[in-house]
Amino acid sequence: MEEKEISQAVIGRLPRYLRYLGELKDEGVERISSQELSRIMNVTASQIRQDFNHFGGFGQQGYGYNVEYLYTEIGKILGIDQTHKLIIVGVGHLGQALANYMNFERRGFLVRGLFDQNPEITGTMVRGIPVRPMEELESFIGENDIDIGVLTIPKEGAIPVSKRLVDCGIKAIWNFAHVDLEVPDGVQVENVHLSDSLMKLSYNITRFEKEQR
Amino acid sequence: MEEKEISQAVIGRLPRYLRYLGELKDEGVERISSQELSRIMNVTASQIRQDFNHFGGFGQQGYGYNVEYLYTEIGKILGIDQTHKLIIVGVGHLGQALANYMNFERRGFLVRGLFDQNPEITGTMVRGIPVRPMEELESFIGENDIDIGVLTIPKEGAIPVSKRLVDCGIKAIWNFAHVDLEVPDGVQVENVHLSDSLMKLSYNITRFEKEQR
DNA sequence: TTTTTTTTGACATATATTTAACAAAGGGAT
DNA sequence: ATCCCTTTGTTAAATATATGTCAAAAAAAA
Repeated sequence: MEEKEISQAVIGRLPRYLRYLGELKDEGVERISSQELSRIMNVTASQIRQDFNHFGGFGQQGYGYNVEYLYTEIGKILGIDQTHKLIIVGVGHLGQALANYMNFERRGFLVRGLFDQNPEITGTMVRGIPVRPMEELESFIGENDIDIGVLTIPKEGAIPVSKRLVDCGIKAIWNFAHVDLEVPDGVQVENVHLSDSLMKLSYNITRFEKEQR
Repeated sequence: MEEKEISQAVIGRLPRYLRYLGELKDEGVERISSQELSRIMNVTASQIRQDFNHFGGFGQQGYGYNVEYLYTEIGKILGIDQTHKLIIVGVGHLGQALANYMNFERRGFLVRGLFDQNPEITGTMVRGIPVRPMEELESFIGENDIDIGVLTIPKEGAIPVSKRLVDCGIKAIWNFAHVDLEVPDGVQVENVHLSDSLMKLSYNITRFEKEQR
């Protein structure tokens, strides 16, 4: 079905489609046209049709798209029809926030292990999951078939830990540390650089104020 | 100096430039050419020159760019030469994580107030800042000249709270709730949709595995 | 000094992304 | 059944973004 390379621009929009389709589904809406969805989501109908068409004909002329079917298919494309096992490295506030965020579990992202360097934290429990010392990282990943490593540690430790994760054969790293990781091809990295995001906000505040003057 | 509209694509790259320039500055590097920076940052030299040039000639032919000057100027463009006062609405794990993240303070983002609905949390302190009840939101913003509201509450409450923030004349909202906010023109919104980010990661894992086969 | 080398800024080209337009498919009404 | 209306999938055009090239400016070397 899907053959040609899909641009990251399109992929980046899929989760938002999924969210709106999920809401429509919950409201009991059976079908929707690109035009109506475009009105709800504030994007062009043309873009919606083009995006959906990358993955094969989900729609039907004169009818529109079946909400449930479309929801399922986009979920499959995003790979959330399968479960992903993850560990969180760095059980500070952010690590704990993520460990406690149940919505990930609903999407099939299962928190299987927590790791921290600090001996005062190791041994404690977070949402029923014990915090393990860093020494156990390699053995735990090997024994528990972990796909994703979540890095919520300060930037200083991020690169060495990412190397350890890569050496264990981890498939992906969700990186909250404020550095760029270097990983071999085939290991996926998704960065969440919160301060970058905040600076963009700051830029837009300043820009708007300048425009006013 | 800066007149024409700068694309968000360029703006999105500025924080990363700032990060690398800051590191170079700390290492005592005085000047750098687009070519060398391109090697370090893994982008084309052409893009770097084009980006920097949007904001006026920072560089000098035959010499390159002065690291310190460039760092300062990009900081100014991003508006981090000024301080921003912010409040965090929703003192769950994520709200606390952000409240405790000192690096924002170093960039001039000052956490001035914390708010929560839950009476068990209000009255407690987080990093020396008292958690206030939601009823005090309007008066606090008015009296403390708050620029940015950080929304770290579940999606259900996000839209009504965003309306209250907008009515108080807030300039910007940093939105961690998993909904799209509707705000009037002139109020800046920056979304951090963590589950979207995780789904992109999931897509790339799946895509790579399909490619291998 | 003069020459050579480096390196920017600008422009031209290539690529990517978004939007517009429309024929053809199919639903729904008569 | 037939016609009309809706709506897709697709192709074309427009826009945006990224890359390549090079003259000219300035530094460094001779």
